[in-house]
Amino acid sequence: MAKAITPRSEDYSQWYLDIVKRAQLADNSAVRGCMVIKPYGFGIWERMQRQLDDMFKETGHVNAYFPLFIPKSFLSKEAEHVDGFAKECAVVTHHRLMNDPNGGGVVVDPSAKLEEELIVRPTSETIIWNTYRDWINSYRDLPLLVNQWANVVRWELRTRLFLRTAEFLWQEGHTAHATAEEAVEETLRMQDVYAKFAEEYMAMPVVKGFKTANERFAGAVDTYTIEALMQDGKALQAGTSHFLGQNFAKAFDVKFSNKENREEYVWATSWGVSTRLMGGLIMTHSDDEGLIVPPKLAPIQVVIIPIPKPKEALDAKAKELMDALKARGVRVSYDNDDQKRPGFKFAENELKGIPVRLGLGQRDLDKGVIEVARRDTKEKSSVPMEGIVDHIVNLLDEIQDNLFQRALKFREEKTTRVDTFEEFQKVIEGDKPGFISAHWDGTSESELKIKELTKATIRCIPNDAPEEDGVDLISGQPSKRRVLFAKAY
RNA sequence: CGGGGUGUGGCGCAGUCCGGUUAGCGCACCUGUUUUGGGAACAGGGGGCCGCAGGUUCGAAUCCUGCCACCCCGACCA
Repeated sequence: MAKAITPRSEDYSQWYLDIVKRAQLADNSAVRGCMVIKPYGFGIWERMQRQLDDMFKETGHVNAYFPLFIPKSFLSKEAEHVDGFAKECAVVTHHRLMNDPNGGGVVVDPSAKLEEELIVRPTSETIIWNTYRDWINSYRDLPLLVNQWANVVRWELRTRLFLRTAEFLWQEGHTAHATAEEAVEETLRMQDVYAKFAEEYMAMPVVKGFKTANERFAGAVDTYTIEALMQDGKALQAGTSHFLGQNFAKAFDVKFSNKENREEYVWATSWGVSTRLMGGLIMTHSDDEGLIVPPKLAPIQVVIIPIPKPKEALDAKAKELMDALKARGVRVSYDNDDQKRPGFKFAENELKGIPVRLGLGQRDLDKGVIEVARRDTKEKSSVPMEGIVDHIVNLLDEIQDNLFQRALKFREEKTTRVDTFEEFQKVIEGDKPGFISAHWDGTSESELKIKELTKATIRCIPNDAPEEDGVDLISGQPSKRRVLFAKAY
């Protein structure tokens, strides 16, 4: 009898950790801040990767791979960029080990010091733009639309599985364009791709917006973001897309000849999502019974559990059903391990968030039905075998949609418009924390003051924020539109 | 990186204050039997450098020093 998961109401952080561990998504490792992603967790990530990769290809991008190591000097070529990342870089200083002459095991060989130290990439703009200098000569070489799937390292002091780890997996797109307009268009296009992925595949509603100067990527002119709201009322930055202007082109001297044969600096973008999305997925849908995975990302969408005794008859029926489901593209598995009892399997499958469970026993065979249990609502029903495949295919769509609608409703309930700082504080400290839509005068001072007083930050200025006259909560200065505040992960 | 906490079979814990035979319990695991429609029952069995490294002592899971990891809170960041 395994113990239950810590309820969210009791300890949200512990609940999150319990889900990650009990659903076998990931473990801590022997290396500080680095996680082991386990097969089931990686299976979900693989499905995310596959879908995103398809979407990148559809929008004209190609994959490539750049080195893990970056010469230290590259990082300092773009002033803001180095400011942003210098504090959290792993540095390679030597290239050889030796046996300790004093018998203390293996030690760094002091004679193998690198002339120029190497940084383990925290992101790849510098090495990529250093390469692009060689790839780009003419406007005919543009646009250059490249993505890479990679791991990066940011030496985080406080880590949480998936949400913030010292090493994480991600994709980073790096594009080069002839004009600012084209680059901005690309930045917005990829923000749309991310939003579509989040909403249609992860069933996680997001707000598309752009960042204030304080929250902007180091080296970007503008950072666009998709922001999601987690069940505890904290916001999660789920993906970013940056318009880099000519900052990196100038730093790395990447120029092209335009149609008039005049040299110009190239315009750039970069965009990325990471294994952090796994954290968002967990905290958007899961409940006190365990993980809930939307059908489109579930490695296993349907599990069939036999209620044993006349084993052969059940096996045959299950096999038939599996074949029929597979033929319709459903990912189905048959859990016929007779060492475990059905009740145990029910609980395990709920823990892992498998969207649909089918229970098949002699009683069902006799009546020509099967028990269908959906993970999202925990409803169970007895459904005729006839037409069962259509029923399940439709049910998977329904679950996908229900998860999104449920999360959307939650976000709407937790989004509050306020017009005074007193209201703001009441919401952020009350029982309904979440997004707060409020006026802001556009100054860093007001933004930082709110952060200091409430810990909430401006998550984004929504792309579609309508023009509306108002006044800043802190300064009383005029404001033209509302922005979204929240406490954030 | 600062404050607090925790490290004992795979997992969860007791034992540590006050040092003293073979380090204990629940779950999991192995064997067998009976079971099987919401985490099975009984019987028998295996498994431990007590986080790591030093030190004190006749004797250390227990006391001392250093280190490592994880969790919570804070500052910083995706």
